[in-house]
Amino acid sequence: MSRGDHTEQAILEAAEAEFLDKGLALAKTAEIARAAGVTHAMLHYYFRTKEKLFEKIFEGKVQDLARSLTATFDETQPFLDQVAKLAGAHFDFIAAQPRLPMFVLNEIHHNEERRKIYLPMLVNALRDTIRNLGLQLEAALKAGEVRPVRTSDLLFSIASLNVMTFAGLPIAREAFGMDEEDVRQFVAQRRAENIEVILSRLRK
Amino acid sequence: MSRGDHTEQAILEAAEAEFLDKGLALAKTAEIARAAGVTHAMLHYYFRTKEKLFEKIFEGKVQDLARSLTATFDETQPFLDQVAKLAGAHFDFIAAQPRLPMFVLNEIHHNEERRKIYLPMLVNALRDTIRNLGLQLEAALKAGEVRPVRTSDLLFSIASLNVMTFAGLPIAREAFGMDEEDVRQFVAQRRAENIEVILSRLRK
DNA sequence: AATGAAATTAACTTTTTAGTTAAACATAGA
DNA sequence: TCTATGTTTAACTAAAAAGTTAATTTCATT
Repeated sequence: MSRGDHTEQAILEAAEAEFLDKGLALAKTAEIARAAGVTHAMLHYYFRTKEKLFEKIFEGKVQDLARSLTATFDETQPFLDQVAKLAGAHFDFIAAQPRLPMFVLNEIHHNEERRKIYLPMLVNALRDTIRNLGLQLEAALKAGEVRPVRTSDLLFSIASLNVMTFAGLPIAREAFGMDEEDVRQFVAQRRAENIEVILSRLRK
Repeated sequence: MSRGDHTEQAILEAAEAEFLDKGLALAKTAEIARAAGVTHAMLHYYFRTKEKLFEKIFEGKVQDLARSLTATFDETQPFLDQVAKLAGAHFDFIAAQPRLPMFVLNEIHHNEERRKIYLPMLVNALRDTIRNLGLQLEAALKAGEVRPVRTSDLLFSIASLNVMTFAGLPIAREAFGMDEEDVRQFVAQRRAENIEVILSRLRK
């Protein structure tokens, strides 16, 4: 491990924070370097350009987002429990990276080339989950356990509720003067509510 | 009406489209001017700075968003019908300006001063609606028409489902190769589904 | 200790974009 | 028609941020 590894790592970490918070356009290489404790020439030494550094971060984030949309199922459990677990797991995933979905959505929207490269990843992850969830749903339907609903709608609703919980959180926090504890409570409350909303839609 | 009015209007319209699509940071004054069919010096002649032009647009958009969160109630109707109407109206509002919520959310997030100025508008609109919706909900609860739920959660879920329907639409469109008709169908489908999700949560 | 590659710095250049200015033009009203 | 005012243009400047370079330092290896 050469001494430069530490610098490179520091830049990557500072860049991740800066890009996730501000996006590519508003992030400044000088500010990333400052946060990493190095001169901004180092950033170019290790990553050549702001765009190349961004891609390094962004690729990982797209994979994270794709993973958040990937679910595994335990077919021995009741379907509603499976869905509750899926929705809860997705919520926790986003909770751990609250800015992730909007960040990826925004950057992909603002750059056609990135769309071409990274959309397929997300679409593939999505397709897998829809297929698997669809199989379980079909079985539950035949067993008369749930009301009919499109699989894609079910998944879309879960994602919508969970993502939006965090998309506006920093703003809600300021708007209502919430402290750390308020936020924790709000998030816990929304987690339970989102799951309840989804289960209500399925219950007969 | 002086001849400059047309120029000013053309710039405003081009700016609105550009800002909503790209955000303040990525929007270029030269590109706005080009789209408006004038030189970019004209933009500064009429609006002084990019920021001042942006504020002109942004203020209106925040008001639009606040209005989208404002609901009136017809107390003679069954509560579930009122909620369905509210959710549907909100959906249609966002459908007419699909980029509006994310645009305002993003810009407010990236600028502290704007947060200070514009958040109270949104918070006020929200408070009014929560209060009114809360009164109706309480009555419906006493009448045994619905299951208990926090008013703020109910409203938050409606907004989440409706906003996310459009936040990812341009991307979903490209990802799944949807044409105009596919999009129309998807939107109509989501409108019905979002309302059904909300009503399911309320029904006993 | 000498060497050389990797790492770091400070100062520089380039590029992009916002913003300015002075001169030309248009037009309504005296 | 003359003039004053508002409008438009082309060419400019200013500022900010990305990116480069050459000189210097560090440090592992011989």
